[in-house]
Amino acid sequence: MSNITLKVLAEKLNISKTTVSKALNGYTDININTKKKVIELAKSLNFIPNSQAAFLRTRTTKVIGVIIPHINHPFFSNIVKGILDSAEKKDYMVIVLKSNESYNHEKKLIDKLLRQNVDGIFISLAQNTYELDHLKKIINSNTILIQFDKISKLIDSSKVVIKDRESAYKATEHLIKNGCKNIVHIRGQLLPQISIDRFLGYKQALEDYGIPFDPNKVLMPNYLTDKEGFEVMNEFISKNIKFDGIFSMADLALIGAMESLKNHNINVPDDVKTIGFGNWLLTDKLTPSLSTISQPGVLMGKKCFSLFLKELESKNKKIKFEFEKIIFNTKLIERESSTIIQNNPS
Amino acid sequence: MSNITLKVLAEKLNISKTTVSKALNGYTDININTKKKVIELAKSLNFIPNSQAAFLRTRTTKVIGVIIPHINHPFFSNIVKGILDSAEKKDYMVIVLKSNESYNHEKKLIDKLLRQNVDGIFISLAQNTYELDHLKKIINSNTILIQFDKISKLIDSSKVVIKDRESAYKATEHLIKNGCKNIVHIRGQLLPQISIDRFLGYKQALEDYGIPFDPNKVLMPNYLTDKEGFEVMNEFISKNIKFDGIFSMADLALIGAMESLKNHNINVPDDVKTIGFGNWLLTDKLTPSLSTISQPGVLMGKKCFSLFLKELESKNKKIKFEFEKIIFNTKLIERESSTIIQNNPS
DNA sequence: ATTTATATCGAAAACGATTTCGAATTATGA
DNA sequence: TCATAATTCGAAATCGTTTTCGATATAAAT
Repeated sequence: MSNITLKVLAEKLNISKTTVSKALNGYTDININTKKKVIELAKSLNFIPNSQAAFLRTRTTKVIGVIIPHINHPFFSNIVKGILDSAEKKDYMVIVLKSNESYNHEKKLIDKLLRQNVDGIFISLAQNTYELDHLKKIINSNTILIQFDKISKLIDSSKVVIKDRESAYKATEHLIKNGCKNIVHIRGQLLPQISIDRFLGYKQALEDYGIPFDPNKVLMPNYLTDKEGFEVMNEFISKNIKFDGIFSMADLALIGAMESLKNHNINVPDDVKTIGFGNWLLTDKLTPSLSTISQPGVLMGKKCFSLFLKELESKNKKIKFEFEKIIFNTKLIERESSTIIQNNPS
Repeated sequence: MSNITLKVLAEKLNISKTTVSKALNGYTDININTKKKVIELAKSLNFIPNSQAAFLRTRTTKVIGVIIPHINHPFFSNIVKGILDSAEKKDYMVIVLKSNESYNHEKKLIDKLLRQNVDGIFISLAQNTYELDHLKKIINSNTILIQFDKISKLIDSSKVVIKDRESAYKATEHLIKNGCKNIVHIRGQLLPQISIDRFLGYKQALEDYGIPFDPNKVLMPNYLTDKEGFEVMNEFISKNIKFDGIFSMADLALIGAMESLKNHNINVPDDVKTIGFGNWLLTDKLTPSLSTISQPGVLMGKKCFSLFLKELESKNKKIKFEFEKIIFNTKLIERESSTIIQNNPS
């Protein structure tokens, strides 16, 4: 079970491990024949170079870390897919971590990643992250930081986001144009920039179309799950406030809310039109199918990685690097849940 | 930007790095006061121990690798969630890789993980994996191998699976008991053990209930996606073979197939009853809601990790270890798509 | 006072690669 | 023939830990 190392190869070939190393790593000051012999022997003995030992000199691990609030969530799955797609092409591996939407957890995860000497950290912040020293620590340790989705404006790094405000505006406007005058908004918690921006988009649309803003119509579940959406809508309905539309900043919460509507015999889209956000898996197959805003998760993941590479390269070349903020467009997907024209089967 | 190392701490305290290391790692032959001083200084200078350097001696990375066919797939997301839940409690990190259902890719990924010196590799095989030397390589390199979901019977390791055959039997039996006599089976590709087992369960149920097996009623899409399910069902319908039930080994393929039924004005469950497998996200919210077999993904992931730990511990204690095969039960979830009693709103 | 036990520390040898810098050999040019 | 250039190699330092095995110094026991 003795491991094959450079030393072993060197002894078998009666050359130095320096030469073996060079032969294996594309150095030019090696005779073509010795190079062949080394490569051949390495293959036949199934030599696996020890990346930890290599790190000690090279200072790169070819590993990156990704922190997301949840793993079993279609949007984040797509982000991770995009990152993995790009990473594997460049021979990087990816450590995936989930914060469970907890700031405290998030902090610990970053410490772990730094101890692991990853080359970069990609992060979408937890919803209760209120303090940013842990992100500064990443930067101070000279590790590349990429923020995506739930970012902080206060930390300077490359960023990948979508047009949250405009998208929410589009969604709200869509409901208004389809006749809604009393639109409920299911929003996220107070801290994340995306819940702020989406809320602001909603508010702006109301204002632009002369609809008074009513804080009573803004619902804020603890988490954007179907269960919480259901409960928050039940509670809202019990208040007997008139409404004819719902814009939710997340599909899943909307699906829960629509369960509640169904229980109260409120028909979608006849009585209330709805639109969500995220284009969650299978929302196109529901009855009614869900209108929603789709965001290009896979592309966003890929962009994160290419920004990382770019920064890494200029770091290696010691060129000054300008952070980029990539803002992706979203698509409004009109489906049954917000449609006006209803078939009227007599 | 000079890094804080043991040496730096040692010099600042005028002691040796041996002592510093011991103080930080719970050795008992250290004076309580020097220990305190070391820990304090380490904290104040934000000392981050270099895990790569440590590995060179300890031979453990506290990193494991997980290989799954796809990342944005609810079942695998749940598996990964389970693994991450357990791993973080034991201070392990997880490198997640996807094979894209490709054997060739799978081989390369294993090489990468071995080069990374992960402590364990958890894998669900690609659907076209026909050869197993890459798994043997894991074992030979003294890395712990855990197989789950799509496993190979021929490789000796701990395994985590579900009762595939019995579950398929249950599903088929359920359709039969609800009146189906001509049941179509949407199966997976030929190699994976789970598609074999589920197919056998289907066949056995037919036999036990005196229903002749008809190979024409077995459909095999290239991949178990909704698109492929749709196409394979379109083709089947064009053959005009009578059928009144579908058992699909994957929900998503069934959802595609039901799209096709809808297009041909075939009603579910009145004309054809259907049942899937996997309890895919939101299948409970579809119309009709999908009957299916649910598998405990998160639990399976957790079990994978605990088996890994168990094996690791006996390896450290040099105790002989007996591989375990954990077989989880599934639950038949009856929903509208397979139900008999229909409301008859006159 | 001498021996023995206990507490506390450190020198030095790994671990396995990368990389610098010079040495040795051979080829080329004047 | 001698100087110079090109080719090919290797010794040794380095990266930052862990761990073994003594070495002291102090306390306890005889």
